[in-house]
Amino acid sequence: MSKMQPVRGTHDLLPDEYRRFAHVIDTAREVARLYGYREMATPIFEFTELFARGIGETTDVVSKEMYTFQDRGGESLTLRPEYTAGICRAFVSNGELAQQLPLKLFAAGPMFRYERPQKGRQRQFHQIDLEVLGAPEPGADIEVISVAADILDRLGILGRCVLKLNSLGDPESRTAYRKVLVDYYSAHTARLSEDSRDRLQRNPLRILDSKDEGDKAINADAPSFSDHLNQASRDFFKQVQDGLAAAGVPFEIDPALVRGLDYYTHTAFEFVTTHIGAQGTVLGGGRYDGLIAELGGPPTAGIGWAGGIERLVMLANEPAPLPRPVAIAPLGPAAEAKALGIARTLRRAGIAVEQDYRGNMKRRMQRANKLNARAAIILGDDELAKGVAQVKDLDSGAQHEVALDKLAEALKS
RNA sequence: GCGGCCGUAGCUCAGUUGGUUAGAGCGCUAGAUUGUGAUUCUAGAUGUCGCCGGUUCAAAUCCGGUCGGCCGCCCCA
Repeated sequence: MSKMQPVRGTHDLLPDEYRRFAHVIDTAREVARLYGYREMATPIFEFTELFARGIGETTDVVSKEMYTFQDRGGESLTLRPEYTAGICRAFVSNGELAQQLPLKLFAAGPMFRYERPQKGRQRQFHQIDLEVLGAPEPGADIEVISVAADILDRLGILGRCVLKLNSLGDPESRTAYRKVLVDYYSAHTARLSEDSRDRLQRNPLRILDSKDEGDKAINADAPSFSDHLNQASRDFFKQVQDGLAAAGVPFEIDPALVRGLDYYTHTAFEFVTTHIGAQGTVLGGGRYDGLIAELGGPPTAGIGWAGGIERLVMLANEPAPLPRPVAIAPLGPAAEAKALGIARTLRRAGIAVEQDYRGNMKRRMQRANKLNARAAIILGDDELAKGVAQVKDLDSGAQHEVALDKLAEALKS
């Protein structure tokens, strides 16, 4: 670490990049607001047990990717690897929230996963997150997906994404299907890839979207989930599909879409793109009706999604340019003092004003240019005596005299 | 965790089969101007060649290790 590097898998968000980052969050926040979602935040670390119980002990996220440490009091804490568990915990911790159902929430913040870094996959990364608690109806699924589609649309990403949709069924369907699948693959275990043999133990549904050619051949004849959904699950999935069609959100059914976190039931979905390499999932989520009860809360349905901000930034259009400032260029101590007051008056009128801390005329004009100022206010002793300033339009080069008390008016817009 | 590619000024990159003071463009700084920027001209500075060690008379160049980035797998957002 001789040359001061950031920790592996972390990076600094410098001002130019941060603007694009904030643009994604601001856009998401605004769209969420239109749908009636309220923003909140939870701590970035929680008791380790929360994630172990909520996400599932055998998932990759919990078993090998968490930043877990003991604090000075001996508690085992973990930097959150995702947002949903923390939000559900907050729901259980704060009884008042149970009186506000359905609870529609938006959140954004950093997440931590110990993974091999790559573009679009950092150890500290950031997500926007949307959740609805206390709504078992398919209408919530439809709404939550619509919000996501609208956010992606505003960011200029929707056209380069495909929405993939699947149903994992209710717990009854899921366990039944899981058993059928395990039986099927167990009969072919000799021909399965090593990865998939492992998956057979931990999460057999995952074998369905294996990229291994041998596995794909076996998958071709694998029993399909849709044939094993019970009537209730089937009806639910149908309603979600019909609702999305009615809302005008295009989607594709992907029977191989399985999410890696244990808590999902019924609807699972992902917006994926082929434009940013292997880390193609830009936003994904699903329904988790059993999670809150699992955490010891009152049985409460839940559905939501998370979107990777870094991945969204790579695809999003540029944020609108900032309003250009005006630069004030005083010459001499008297003018410099006077400029302080003028600058403040203009700022209070809503005009962005840049005032250099030092420098002669040339330097101040150069700075004004670098700051992309639209105009310069030139204030020397001559102007001071007359109660005026020279206002120079930096695009046209035109310059004219303006009375000091008319400056705000002259520089409006 | 597995396999592979890469690491030279602030940025994008050159750098012959190891050979003397390591280069270009952009950017940066200063001057051409006494109260006027961006354009133009001139001059200047860029740097532990990621880091540590090894081979060699000699390493940016070859070898090993390490740190970091990237690609694929795994997994996920």
